[in-house]
Amino acid sequence: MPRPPKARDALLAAYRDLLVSEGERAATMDAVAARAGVSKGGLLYHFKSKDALAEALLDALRAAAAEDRRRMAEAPEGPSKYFVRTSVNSGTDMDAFFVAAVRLAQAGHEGALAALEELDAAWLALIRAEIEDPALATAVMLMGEGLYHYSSLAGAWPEKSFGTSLGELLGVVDRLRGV
Amino acid sequence: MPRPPKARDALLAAYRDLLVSEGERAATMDAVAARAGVSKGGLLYHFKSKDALAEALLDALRAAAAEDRRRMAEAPEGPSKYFVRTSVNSGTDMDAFFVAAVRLAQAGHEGALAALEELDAAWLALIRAEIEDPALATAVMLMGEGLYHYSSLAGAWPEKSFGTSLGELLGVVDRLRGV
DNA sequence: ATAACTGTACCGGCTGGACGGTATAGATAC
DNA sequence: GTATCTATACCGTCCAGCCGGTACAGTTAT
Repeated sequence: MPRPPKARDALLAAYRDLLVSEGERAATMDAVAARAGVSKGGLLYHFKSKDALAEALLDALRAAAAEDRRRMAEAPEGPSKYFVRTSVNSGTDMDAFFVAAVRLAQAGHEGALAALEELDAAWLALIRAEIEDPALATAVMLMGEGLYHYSSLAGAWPEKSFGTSLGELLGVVDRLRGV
Repeated sequence: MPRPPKARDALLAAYRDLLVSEGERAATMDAVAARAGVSKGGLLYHFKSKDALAEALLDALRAAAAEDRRRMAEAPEGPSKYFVRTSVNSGTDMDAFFVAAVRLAQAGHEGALAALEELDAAWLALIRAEIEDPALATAVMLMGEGLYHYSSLAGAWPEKSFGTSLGELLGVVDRLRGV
């Protein structure tokens, strides 16, 4: 048996992290290989083009998101609070892959746009299962999106500049559910 | 009197529109000049570097945002509903400049990040003037950010995929105000 | 008045470097 | 004996920034 490929995962993670922390422009082939500690030849061995790298990243996002949806559906606090709570960038794989895909989408990558729309539709469906009123469900969804937007820009939830803790925001979700 | 520079405005608008519709990567000096119908040399005459172009764009954003805040503070419907209503990309100068700045921030431009944080703080302050509860105010703010996030990706508010109209969302804001 | 000069607005070609991708020769683990 | 890499050289393209030049409006000296 040939030895298992460990460079592939390292390359994907390096690409993802570069997208998140430095932006699409800085995520060059050379930079990805260097960050992963892999030679450029090694990169091209696993991913024949830069777009192949992007496609693999979107596949990983879809897999991580499917896993996350299972947890969301079974969360004791309910899907809505789970969604809002995990919308602040908490450092999970999902978070990083999601933000990376946003970077790609903003750079004009059509596949990334489609993948993100898929994800949003699935999330909204889970929230609707708990909150029947469509407008309220959408409002909760948008709160989560806003949090993602924020932490994808600043790197974290800037609690101090808002003066509102995540816990208090979850309280708002409760109030919305009860309205 | 020297003849007035008309290329400068055209260049800024071209840069902004390219950032919004094609992404940061596509907004090259050549592309900006071509879109504005100006030569490369003409561009460099008005903006000595690409970063100077970005700085000018952020200045224009701040100006447009200050103007928008005046309207927001005086809106008969109240600042909160005004904010949410105008968070869907409606094609104003503010919207375009804002989305352009988001693109820059996501590409790692520090000045853009600072400008956006400034804007958000000012918006939140206006919302707080109407909605005293900090958590509720933040929730409204995040709804608006989520909408911006959405329309900056997809280009418009995807009402059909959400199944919720903007009017219904404004209804949620009313309910939040009354809670 | 008009020639000479000045500053602003703009043109378009060029260069050096970075980037995506190719190619190839070999090393290492299983 | 092959899948998984390393190392390095190379090519064509694209891009940011630079530079010499043009056009023209207004100013100054004569």
